[in-house]
Amino acid sequence: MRQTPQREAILKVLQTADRPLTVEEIWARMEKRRSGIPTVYRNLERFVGEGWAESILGQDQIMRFVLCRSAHHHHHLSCETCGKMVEVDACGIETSLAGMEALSGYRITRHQLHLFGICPSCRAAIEG
Amino acid sequence: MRQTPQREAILKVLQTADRPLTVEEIWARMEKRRSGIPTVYRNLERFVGEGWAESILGQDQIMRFVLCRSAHHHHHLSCETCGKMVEVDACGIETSLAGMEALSGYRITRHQLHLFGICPSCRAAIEG
DNA sequence: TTTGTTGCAAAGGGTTTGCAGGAGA
DNA sequence: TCTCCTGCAAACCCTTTGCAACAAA
Repeated sequence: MRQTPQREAILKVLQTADRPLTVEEIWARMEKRRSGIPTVYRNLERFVGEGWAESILGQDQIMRFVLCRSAHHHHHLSCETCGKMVEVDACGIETSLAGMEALSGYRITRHQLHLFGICPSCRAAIEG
Repeated sequence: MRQTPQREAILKVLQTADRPLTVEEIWARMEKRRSGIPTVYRNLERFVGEGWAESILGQDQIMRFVLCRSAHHHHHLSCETCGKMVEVDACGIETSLAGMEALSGYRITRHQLHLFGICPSCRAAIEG
């Protein structure tokens, strides 16, 4: 894959983000906006394909992207107030899978877990 | 809420579906297609608001709808081959939440879990 | 009769595609 | 030079909205 200023800029934006960003947000944060939106889409798709980034589709139907900071199995915990996201390592589901498989008859191959909550700084702001 | 033929038709389609359906699919299955697409959208939105139906947004960015067969906390297990969906009662996450909250500092308020696997009939077809 | 619903058409808005020009290696 | 990449514009397509006609109660 060729190194281009656009790709560098996109990766730089993702590296400094503390939450999943929409394509528009990424584009807006690129220095001098030196890229067209389609380029952002195409490169993000590429990054996801290469396993460097991850796409998250929320209930608002807008795609958001984050860098994969860890390659192993993990989940996301997002703040419902500011959107800040952290990764959670263990989800503890593994222990329940066997029971679910027995009850349903399905062979479970993968799962997606999204956790929502309120981050420490928003809690401080809300709770005073 | 008024009773209309369109609403009856939509509910009837959802009642006989064994997997989440897109708006187009619901519309196509309505008898004599006696409704406009916007009506389907509006009523599904209403049903979700009333707690009768649930919307699921998959990675293909298309909204799908299912009736809520159970009011209590549950999750969905979808077949990756045919899309057939069942509900799973216990997810076993509750036991992990305290640890996650301690590690992250977040107060976790809710979670979404989607399980994927292969249903019994697809397994039979695949495994011969 | 009153008021919520529907249908049509058009608009919205995030995402994708075609293609010619441009830049990396 | 040879590809791959980018930018522009337009197309796509799912979804929403405006509004007049209609139907449930």
